[in-house]
Amino acid sequence: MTSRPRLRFAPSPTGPLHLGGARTALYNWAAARALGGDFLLRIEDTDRARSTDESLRIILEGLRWLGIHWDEGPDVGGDRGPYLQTERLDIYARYAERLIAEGFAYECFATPEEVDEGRQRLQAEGKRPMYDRRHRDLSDDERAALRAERGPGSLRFRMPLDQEWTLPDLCKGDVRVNLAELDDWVMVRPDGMPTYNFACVVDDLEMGITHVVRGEEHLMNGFKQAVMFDALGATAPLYAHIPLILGKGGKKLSKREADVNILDYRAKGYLPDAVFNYITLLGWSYSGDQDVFTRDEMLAKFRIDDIGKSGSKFDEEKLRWMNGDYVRRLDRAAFVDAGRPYVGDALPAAAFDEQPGFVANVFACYQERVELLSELAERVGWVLGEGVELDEAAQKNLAKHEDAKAWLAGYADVLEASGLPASYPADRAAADAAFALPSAADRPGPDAPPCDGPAQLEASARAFCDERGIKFGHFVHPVRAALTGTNKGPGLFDCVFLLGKERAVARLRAQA
RNA sequence: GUCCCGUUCGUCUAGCCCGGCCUAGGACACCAGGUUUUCAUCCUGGUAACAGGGGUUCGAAUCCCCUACGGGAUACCA
Repeated sequence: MTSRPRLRFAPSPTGPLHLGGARTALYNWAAARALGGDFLLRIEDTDRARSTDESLRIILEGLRWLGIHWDEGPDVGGDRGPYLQTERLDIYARYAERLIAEGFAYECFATPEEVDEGRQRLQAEGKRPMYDRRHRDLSDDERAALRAERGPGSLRFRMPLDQEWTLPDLCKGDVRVNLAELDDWVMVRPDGMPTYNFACVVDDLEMGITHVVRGEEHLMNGFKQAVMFDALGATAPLYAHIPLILGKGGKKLSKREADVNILDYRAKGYLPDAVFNYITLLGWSYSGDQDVFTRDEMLAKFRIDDIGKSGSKFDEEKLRWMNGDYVRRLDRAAFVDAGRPYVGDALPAAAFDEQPGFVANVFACYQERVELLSELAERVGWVLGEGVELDEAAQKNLAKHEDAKAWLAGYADVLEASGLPASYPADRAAADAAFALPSAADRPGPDAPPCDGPAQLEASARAFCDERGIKFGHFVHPVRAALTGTNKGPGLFDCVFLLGKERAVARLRAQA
């Protein structure tokens, strides 16, 4: 048992990668990395009717977005491929033959109706409804006759009858079941296509899988698979059947409560690291008092058997908070890069390339004000454009003091005479380089400023107020309203600075 | 119905394996203050939980049993 740890994520491409699948992949990946082993991706596409290339594409993209990388898989290859089950049919056929020859599998010719009828009879007797094993002990002659009459049957696994089996589960502990409770399950369909349990065992064996983390809906499959490993004279991997992710009501996640596709979170403005961190926490904890951690920190502590035993509910509010936290920690350049795809028309693409300093200053003012990157688009819009429309709160602030309009007119004159930098798209490179927003009182300005910065602007505004006997606290609100159209946002003089002289003066006069 | 798993603040959880350090800790949310020209950030404080019942023990969130509730499985789906 000194074999190298090998784990896998084995999605079936019948839909997008959802939250639960992403978490399963994440735990397998983390365990592989923490154990210093390999992580591979295998595609379980034996359900041909429901598998699509599009789903496969989306799943891979979702995993990549989360930063989960695999060492072997359908796209990157590897020594134990192919990694698509439909390309491994000959391997399954070989195993099927062997299992038949050794008496572990038998052909069953029962029609679906017959199987169902047997199930109902069992249920009526108060027993577990399952295949009634009617063709389990047919003689060779009987089998030949049925095959001649009905064509090829399905291949079933001959489960040991009336035998207790203990499955050591890394998450749940030892689970004990009488194998008589389990079906003689179908391994191969009449058309030759293997079913999940069979292909899974063959692949886990052939690919040298040592640990399997998967949803607890597979717990009973764990028994079926372990028994087959035993029949093959092999040791089953260590299983960890982890609880499902639930919705608010404790039921399965509904589409209302969570997005079905992990990539929808990207579209909504979440950072992959935040989503990664959050879903890791759904069933595992880093420590008693820290829930934000890096991947390296996680890998240093991650252990499969520390995954919780009870189901957890998805709470997007906490995810949002965590995303805000990650956004705030980004350095300025990373924040601009991350946010760029989300600003839409609020800032022209040219601005990013031609006046990165200006864009960085605009972004910087919002870094601690957004939780989702997608909020950027509407928040930042006021910085450019000919004018702004005042929202309700802004209109109120403007109307609060009867002298407000006079203040705006007067202040417009002050700004016009000031050393305020020009409005974008004029070249503001020197100004934006000199003053890194958001401005802070405890940060001194440059020694030889090329223009007025927020601090000078504030000083001149205060002087203007003193001169006219205006309370500064009263002055600030109508000015903000006229300039930005809202009553919230970055520091007022950061706003003035970003707006630049022409735009600031024009907006003040428009409301005066 | 049958089999299996689970149950600590509203939510995610720490503690449980190896009983006493638990007057049960942290985080989100919420409430109240503070900082601030607004908003946000940030800081301080607060509300709030061991599902219920029996044991075992000097002592139980921690061990055992029962009940209730929740979830999963019961497919030629994975």
